[in-house]
Amino acid sequence: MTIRLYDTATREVRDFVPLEEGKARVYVCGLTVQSEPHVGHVRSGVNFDVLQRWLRHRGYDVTFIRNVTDIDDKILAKSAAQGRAWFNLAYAMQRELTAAYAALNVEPPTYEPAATGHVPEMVELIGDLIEKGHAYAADDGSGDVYFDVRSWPAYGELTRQGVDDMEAAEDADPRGKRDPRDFALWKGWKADSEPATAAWPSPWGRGRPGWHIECSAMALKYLGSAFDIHGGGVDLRFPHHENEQAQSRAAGHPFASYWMHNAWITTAGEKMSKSLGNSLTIPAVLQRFRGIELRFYLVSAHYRSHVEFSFEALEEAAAGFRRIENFLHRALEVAADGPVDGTEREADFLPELERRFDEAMDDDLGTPAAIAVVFDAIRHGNKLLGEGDSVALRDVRRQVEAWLDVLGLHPDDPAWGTRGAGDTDERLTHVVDALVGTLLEQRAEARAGKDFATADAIRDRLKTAGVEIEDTPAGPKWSLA
RNA sequence: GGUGGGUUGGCCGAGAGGCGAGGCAACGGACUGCAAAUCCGUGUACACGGGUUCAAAUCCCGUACCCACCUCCA
Repeated sequence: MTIRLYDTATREVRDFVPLEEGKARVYVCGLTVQSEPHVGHVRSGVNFDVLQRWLRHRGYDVTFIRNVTDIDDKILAKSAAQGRAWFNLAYAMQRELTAAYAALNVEPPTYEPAATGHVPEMVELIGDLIEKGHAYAADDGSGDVYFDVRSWPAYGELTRQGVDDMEAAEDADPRGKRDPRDFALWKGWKADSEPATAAWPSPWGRGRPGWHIECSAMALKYLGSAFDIHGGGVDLRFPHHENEQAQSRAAGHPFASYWMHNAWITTAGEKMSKSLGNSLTIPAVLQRFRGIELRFYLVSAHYRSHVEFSFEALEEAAAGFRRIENFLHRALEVAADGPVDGTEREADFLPELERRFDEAMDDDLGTPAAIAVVFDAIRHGNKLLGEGDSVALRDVRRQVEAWLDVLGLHPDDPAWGTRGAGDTDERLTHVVDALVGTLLEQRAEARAGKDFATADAIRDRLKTAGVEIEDTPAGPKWSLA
């Protein structure tokens, strides 16, 4: 079985053949840490986390690098506007981002390099490009260095665009460029408007890196001259990825074999970055939904499909996810690990479901189809539940748990954490359990005497208090509404 | 102007020539004192107009609308 992935460069789903057998080297463009992360930002994190997990599941030794861009025009502009140091803003936002990823159970990458920590590598790479005749220092005294687009005939290959067909940016400052499409590798320090802390020494004078060069430098450093997969959001295809590829290849590196791009999340038909200030930041969404529910919502859609975000859709997804959790809880109660005292029947439908799940995931990470398989298994499992403990039920439960694990959606994954509740929470549960237990005894007496009015009144009162009662074959159960 | 993508039932969201993915909601049935949960069942969905084919949501041509990128962007 091979994993097949959609490669943006060739615009087709291709068998994944790593450069080195059994290893997968992946680079994903992380974020520019300039504002609080919103739902759109973390989609990329979640999507590529699924890729990472699936590759591992399939036995690959994965090296996964996801960078952080911690210096750029926007960071400088925003920090100046907020009256704080740029490095303070970047660091604060990076911490927010890390918290957001953690809240969504996005596994940390192998390493998370920051642009500011790799200036020497970038300077070296720019030097190579100048030497090879693909870059030049502007002669306007700005200290800028540009990539010479005309010197690289393959320019535009990733996004299939001809240089001459490109619209030159109207707002771009031509400065010392030979061609308006040339892009900055190095930006000279503007001593009058930029902080001295945002400038590093280089052969072309003090300055800071251009946006694209950092990813080339860091990918080459940690993954090598050639590596397997390069990922990011669709918007990065051009110019960012096109430029990354051009400058890396022009410097003599084969660079990435596969390019993967996740689609957008919009709200009200608009890109999130444009539309909303703060209602869709991760902390804001997490006040209304659990991280696991948000992750389920994101994973339910294919990574290359556009998603129109709405809280209604998120609520629906959460309702669906609770069906999964319900099954797991009940299955664990009925069929905990240990000797089976029920039937020894095997779950004969499982192999077929397993096959379908693997096939779905192998086919360009088909998470929607994979989740459909999980629901199919749960329907079977629920039927088994009605029959009590059995080998089959345990098999289904374990399989569902394994699937959820690989999707990063296992409710019991310690990564979801108790978020500070801990002890107090547990003690409160005991208290409530005892109090509710007393009322349930009264209700049981009333029911035994066919006094349903009293029984229902007790249930209603509990419900008003936020406790829901459910009668099961094993007796009444309570849960928080 | 160039490049890429989209339009699927009440809603979300898969699929990519034949067999109704899945979820949410709704309705009917089973179970229940009633609920809840669960199971069983219920839907003539593929933007529009042509065409190809024994067969089209899927392929081709055209039309409409939407979105993204073209040097700030997940």
